[in-house]
Amino acid sequence: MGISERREREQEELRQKILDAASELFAKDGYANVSMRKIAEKIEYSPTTIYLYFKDKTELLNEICEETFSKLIKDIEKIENKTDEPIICLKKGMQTYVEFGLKHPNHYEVTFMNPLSEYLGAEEHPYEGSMGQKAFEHIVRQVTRSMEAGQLKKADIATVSQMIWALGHGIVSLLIAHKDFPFVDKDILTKNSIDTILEGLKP
Amino acid sequence: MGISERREREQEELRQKILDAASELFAKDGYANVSMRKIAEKIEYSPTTIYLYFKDKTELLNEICEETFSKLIKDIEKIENKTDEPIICLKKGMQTYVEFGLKHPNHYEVTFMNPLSEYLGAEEHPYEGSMGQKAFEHIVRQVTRSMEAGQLKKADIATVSQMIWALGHGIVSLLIAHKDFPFVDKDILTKNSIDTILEGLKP
DNA sequence: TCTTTATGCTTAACACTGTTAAGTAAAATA
DNA sequence: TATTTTACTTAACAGTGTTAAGCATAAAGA
Repeated sequence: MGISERREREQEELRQKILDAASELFAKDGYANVSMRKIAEKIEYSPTTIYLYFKDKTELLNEICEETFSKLIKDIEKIENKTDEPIICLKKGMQTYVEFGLKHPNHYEVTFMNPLSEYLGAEEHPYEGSMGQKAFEHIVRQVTRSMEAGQLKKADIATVSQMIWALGHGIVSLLIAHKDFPFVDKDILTKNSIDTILEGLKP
Repeated sequence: MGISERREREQEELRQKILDAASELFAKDGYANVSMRKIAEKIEYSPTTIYLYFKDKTELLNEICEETFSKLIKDIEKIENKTDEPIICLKKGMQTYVEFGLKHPNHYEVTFMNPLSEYLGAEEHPYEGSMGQKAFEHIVRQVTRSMEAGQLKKADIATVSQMIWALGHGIVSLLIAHKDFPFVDKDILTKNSIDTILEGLKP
């Protein structure tokens, strides 16, 4: 029977419509300035309809962020496939990470800058399987390869990976959060930072 | 006449009472979970009374954060006075920064992790004169001295300072925001990060 | 075809939030 | 003692996320 299939299709369409409307508002105004009522108005449904498709506001915007960050992972994987030397790959990966974060500041904020786990409970949006984890695993892989190739000195992989992530995250989040601060050119800051930390990690 | 002086004193007392109540709630529950009504209830005044002493919620909590971070600056200045070698001073300063941030996660969040400037308008809480600026200026000074002493290679001071800040901030904000992430020991991560970036900046 | 059940959405409401305008009792001044 | 000023409160506005209850319409069963 094609009826239930049609209904399923219609449901999926509305679900996507909600995601699209929310995504647009969210990218423009940020998490705090997007309300369920505004999303509802945009799609011309009542606010409560959204709750038939998403558990709550957090789940809705979290899904948007996950989708966005899956694009970052694709970008990084492209680099991985194109680049031979792992340390070059690591450099380019970091540069991509920073650029991506600055291009999607609201998504970055929700995914990486908010202590959501505190309020949400880690069970509902676990680190395991998230796009954040996948992105980090790429750092780990490139660090491992760089060490194996003798391009980085041998050290604890987790520590080195987290250190590199902290630097990249620090640049992105500072630039996002302090728009009035007199930062030097972001590309120069990024490039110098990456070069410096890798210099410090040389064999 | 002592009357107006007594009144001034009483005003100052209530103002401080508001600050203390807000500070306690804020340190415990974070910005989002502190409401004007809760603060009011704690001090046994009506919510609107707070607005006679503070322009709005942001100004109130911002004042608390500024006060807290002035303590960090004092700590850093102590180190500066005790330590001769500028690069050691820089190291200890960074370690202090990270420890301080982790000790006051909610204050750190409001001061450094929120893109408040976007919504508040930079005019009302300008970077100029803020505790954030003062803390950063200490980094700049130590970087300058380290370069002059030949302990760091000569490079653009602003770039190097911002790079160091980004790393410190990255560590603090990641640890605060991702409580469920399997970080390596925070002291090890901090120490290694500082050592590595300074290694990369050697002459 | 007619009745019943289920689906999909809406209206109304709750319990909050920050914030403002208007009002009130007490204190200080004249 | 009458007036003005001060310090505070009550009531309300406009908004938030979210839930419970209701209501048409579409599907399914008799």
